[in-house]
Amino acid sequence: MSTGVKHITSECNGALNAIRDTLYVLSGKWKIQVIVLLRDGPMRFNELQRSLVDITPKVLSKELRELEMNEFVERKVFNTVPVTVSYEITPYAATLNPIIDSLREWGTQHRARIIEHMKQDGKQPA
Amino acid sequence: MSTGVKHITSECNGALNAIRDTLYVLSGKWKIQVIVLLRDGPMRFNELQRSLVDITPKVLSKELRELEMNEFVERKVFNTVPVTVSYEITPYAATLNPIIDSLREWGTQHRARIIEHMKQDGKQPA
DNA sequence: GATACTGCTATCCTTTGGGATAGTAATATC
DNA sequence: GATATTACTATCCCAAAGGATAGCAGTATC
Repeated sequence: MSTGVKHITSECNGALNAIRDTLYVLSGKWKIQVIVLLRDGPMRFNELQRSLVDITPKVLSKELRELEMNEFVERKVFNTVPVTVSYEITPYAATLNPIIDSLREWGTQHRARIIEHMKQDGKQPA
Repeated sequence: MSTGVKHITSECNGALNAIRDTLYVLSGKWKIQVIVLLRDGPMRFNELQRSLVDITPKVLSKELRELEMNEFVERKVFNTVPVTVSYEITPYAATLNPIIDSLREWGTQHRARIIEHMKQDGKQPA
């Protein structure tokens, strides 16, 4: 108790660990974006690739595999010719909705706030 | 309308953009952790460094500068000897609480779920 | 005069994320 | 037989994130 670290209680550390866990499974530039897209319905590989404009197949493939491992996405192969593969979100992915919604809401108000700031700066030149 | 991209409406794109904005300002391994720590009260530089066990001063310094730029953290210098510097969160940082709370809650239930899965796997060996 | 404390900065190096390009199997179409 | 399609994989490469180590200014203490 002599280190100056006073309020790092177990409660605070538990929160930090839980947050780290969440950020770990959602890591990377694309996972949340894929989930948001799939919330509107299943999509095929090339469809996802076209929607996520700058993603390369290698990266998309890796993200989808990781999403599958975490039970956020289910991969379904159809025996058509040529083969088609469909990706859809699982019910478990819906548990991420509070996170996704809070991220979206905050981003929306943050952008509005920045635009407001810019307007005011414009009105008051040096 | 001939690309197979059907449900990428403006609403979906707006959501993606807002989410990208949020992830951008919270990017990196440490920013959310710093904010969580500071929610319990102001801390000094070395105090933060000791709490975030593996952070180096260079990285902590960079994170704090970026948090300051986004008005999440206020830096206060005290003319003591040797000089002390205190970091505290701003009211604007409190707007991140829904995000932080949803991340914490999800991480908590996810960990519980994984432990539950491991128990069940243990009960049913091949 | 050596050491310790604060709050950093500077330099170097490694790891990771992720982009670019090309190629594959199987079939269908021109 | 060349080309297109789907859903990828393989290889290479680059930039950014972030870790390791050292140092600095100013004062106080031993």
